[in-house]
Amino acid sequence: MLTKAEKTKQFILETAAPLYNKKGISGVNIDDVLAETKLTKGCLYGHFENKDDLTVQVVDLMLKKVSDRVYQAVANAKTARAKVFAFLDFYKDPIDTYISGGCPIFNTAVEVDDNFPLIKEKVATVFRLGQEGLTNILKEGIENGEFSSKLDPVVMAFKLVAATEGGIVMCRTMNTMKPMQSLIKNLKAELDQYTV
Amino acid sequence: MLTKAEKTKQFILETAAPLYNKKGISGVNIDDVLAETKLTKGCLYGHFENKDDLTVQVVDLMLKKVSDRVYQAVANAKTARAKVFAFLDFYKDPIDTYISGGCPIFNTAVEVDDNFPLIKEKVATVFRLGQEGLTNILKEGIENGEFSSKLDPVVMAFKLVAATEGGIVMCRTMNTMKPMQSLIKNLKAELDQYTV
DNA sequence: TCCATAATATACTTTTTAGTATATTTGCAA
DNA sequence: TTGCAAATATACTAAAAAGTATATTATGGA
Repeated sequence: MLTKAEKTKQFILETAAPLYNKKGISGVNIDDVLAETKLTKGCLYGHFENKDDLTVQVVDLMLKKVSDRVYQAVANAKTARAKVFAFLDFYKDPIDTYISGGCPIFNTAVEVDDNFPLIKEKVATVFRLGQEGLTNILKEGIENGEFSSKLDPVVMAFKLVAATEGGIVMCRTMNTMKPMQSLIKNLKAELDQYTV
Repeated sequence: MLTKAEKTKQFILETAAPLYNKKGISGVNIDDVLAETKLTKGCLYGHFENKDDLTVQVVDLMLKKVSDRVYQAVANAKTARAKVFAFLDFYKDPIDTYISGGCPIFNTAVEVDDNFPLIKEKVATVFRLGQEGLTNILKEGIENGEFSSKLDPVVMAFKLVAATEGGIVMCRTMNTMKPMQSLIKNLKAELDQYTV
């Protein structure tokens, strides 16, 4: 069982996450977090050394939560094709996202690439693991005869993630989810060109 | 001829642009800009009302500069195919970008979608015009027989931009331009499937 | 049920950042 | 070349944000 302190800390992290996802690391300030959690400075600084500490832990949580969720959605599917489709369907609605504010992996990636080397490395690892995971699914699909060997798993994995993430941002900015749905349909059709 | 003041203002905007592109709107502060330009507060506030004013003008400049450059690169190409290829080649090297720090359109899109409605609308317009432009190029390609009518210009235009922009971010985070090159090659090959 | 300590709240200080008032310098028209 | 307005610099104030010292309240084990 979690102690009161552990529960409070978790609550702060969970409450701060969407704030960070929407406003960005540099855009969030402690008072925002206090207002949202309705806690006080004494309490917050009892659980975190300083803002950097909070930031890192919030980002860690966000990256973990989304990764887990995606992984889970993919793992539930049986065939390689179904797994890839499950991945594509994850951000079907780019406006109303799992953690509100878009994809935290991507949002973080954009913000940290020039100024937060430590966090940048974490996001890079998430990208690498994601790429590896998708690539392996595609490879397995080729091995077990679902996909043609003409499919380049590494390139396709990169393309699927890049297109999806890019599509999310564009849709959010233009305030429409339609292009995302067409994109997903298109990417599925592209994959099915390799179905044997 | 530009007056001294006009030259100074332009210089501030041009100098601040890469700063904004790297640190983001919330990450930049006036002192950063002063340090980079080696000017003083009195001077800066002589040209801009406040930070918001500076921000909006810097973002405007960045959006205009990249759009112009892309448009120019595309316009130089003769055929529809060559035009699309020119677009794809624009971010061939995602590490060393035209304005340092990645694609300012995309960087801005990610930062502003939840907190800067005014700027968000500007970026949305850039996206819409870009989509429209690419779509029209593809349509013309179909009309003049370069591409098969099986190609859906709207979806393809969205896919090309989404994949490219997503790829840029991923490559920057992972510190490698290789996947981008493979992606571009792949997208070109995909297009050429529709070449008649 | 009581008390020691953990958890949280309050009320501050410090630091950082934005913004301004005024002084100084520069460029250009008379 | 001079003098005046535009441009820039200096030195400040104001506001916002981070961080801390201390008081208060809650929790769980003796």
